Amino acid sequence: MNPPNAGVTARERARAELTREIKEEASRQLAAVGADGLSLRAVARSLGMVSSALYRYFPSRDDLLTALIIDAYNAVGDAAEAAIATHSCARERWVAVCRAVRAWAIANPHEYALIYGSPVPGYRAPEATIGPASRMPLAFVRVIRDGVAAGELSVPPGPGDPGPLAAQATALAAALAAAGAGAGAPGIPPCTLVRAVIAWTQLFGMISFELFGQFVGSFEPADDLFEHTVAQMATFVGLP
Amino acid sequence: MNPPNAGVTARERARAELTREIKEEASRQLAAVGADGLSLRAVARSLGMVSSALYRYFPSRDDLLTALIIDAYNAVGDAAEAAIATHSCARERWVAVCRAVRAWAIANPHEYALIYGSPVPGYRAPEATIGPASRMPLAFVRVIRDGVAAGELSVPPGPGDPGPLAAQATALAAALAAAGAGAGAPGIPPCTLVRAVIAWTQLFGMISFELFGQFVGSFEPADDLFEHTVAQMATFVGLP
DNA sequence: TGTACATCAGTGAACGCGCGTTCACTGATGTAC
DNA sequence: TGTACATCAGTGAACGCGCGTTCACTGATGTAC
Repeated sequence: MNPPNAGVTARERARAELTREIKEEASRQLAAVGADGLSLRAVARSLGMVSSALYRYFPSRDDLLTALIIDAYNAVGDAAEAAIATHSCARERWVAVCRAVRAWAIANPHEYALIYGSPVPGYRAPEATIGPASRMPLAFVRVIRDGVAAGELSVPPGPGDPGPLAAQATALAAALAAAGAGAGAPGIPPCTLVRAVIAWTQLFGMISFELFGQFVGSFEPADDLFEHTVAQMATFVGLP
Repeated sequence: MNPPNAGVTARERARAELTREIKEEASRQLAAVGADGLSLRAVARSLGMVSSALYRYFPSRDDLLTALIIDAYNAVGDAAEAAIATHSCARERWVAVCRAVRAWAIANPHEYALIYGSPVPGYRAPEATIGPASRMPLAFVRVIRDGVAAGELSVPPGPGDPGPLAAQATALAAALAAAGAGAGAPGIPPCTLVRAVIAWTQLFGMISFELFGQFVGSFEPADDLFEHTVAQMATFVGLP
């Protein structure tokens, strides 16, 4: 009878465990001093290790940062995907994903800043971040695609785009497809797709303003503004 | 006959000149290494001075940073206000302000990141930044206020907000006024005001995504998407 | 099952570096009589 | 106009600090026979 971890040595278990603990502690440091202040030595100190020991787990500071970035993208991707699962109606799904992203951002402001704030100077994100980074936007695409397939969206949305705007939208959707980034977009009318992109950037504009302090002294707390905005944008996208 | 600088000593002129040069050089450093990497010593070095000399001009590193932040807010405020002056029609003004803000952001990405990106950890913005920071949003408010006064906006915008949304908007506008941040907003119908806020956050969401690299591999260059979005949002706000 | 060897985790000292800030100082610029 | 004093700009050395990374090492864990 095989134990659950058959074939996994104590060393491997310890290694996985410590890797997790290092990232956890690094994440805590992130919250205290930001990405730029994140220091291998400080992380090691908190873990009761000597700084050079961390090099057994991450070959450099940048690699640790990359691991945190990937984890953050995956966390927001998880949140978005989980939100979809809670509803079947397209509009409810859209709203749920928006709320889930904001809730994650508020709960993890420094992880949010790490991936959606100003880039860390001197740090170049490796290829490995692309996949995790696209999970959240793809969740939105999926909501729209399924909604279109189920006939739940009004297309073109709302009052309908006049000629010039519709032509622009078609060109933009074509450019997106040409860039190979339109995965899952086929089936979505260009006007709808582009409006979804606009609403998507709007969401992050609002969350960033809220988290980065641009609403201090005006819309604070921003809950009501957020709810209203999500409703407006859902309608804007064509969700009934 | 008074020379232009009557009463201004050579010392005062030299001081003003050097203060300007220090900020200029600091701004260059900002572009190279980001706000966190900004170092008094490096600035002094580039200016051929000894680091301690800078303390005659800025009492600490944070004060230099504050000066840069204020300059950045004023620069974007200048750009927005100048854009208004180029048109008289409300919609054209709105579009012009959006374009001006984006153009400034693209030309000064690190100043943009400094004021609209993730906050610098450990740095607390002093009161003196509030005034300059509000110039740009007030420019948008002015465009809307003048447009409403001239009867150029359709109110409620577009299809008109259904009851619940209109009620939410009224409450939000009231909250804004109660916070004392609604300067210049009187005269603007709540639905319009709130839609303008949404469009405003949308603008910054899109600019941030463009500058911070979220569009890499999809909408790049983002010019067409930007133009389309500005047009959509102008209509959303109720500009004809 | 027991032993010999290889692999790996963690240590502690050291490297070279740049930082913000303080301080006593020199010499130039401004001011009052 | 000239002199005596006050103000200010810039110097250079020093303080104490924390950082990322390397390296030779000890001791524990795993593997092959």
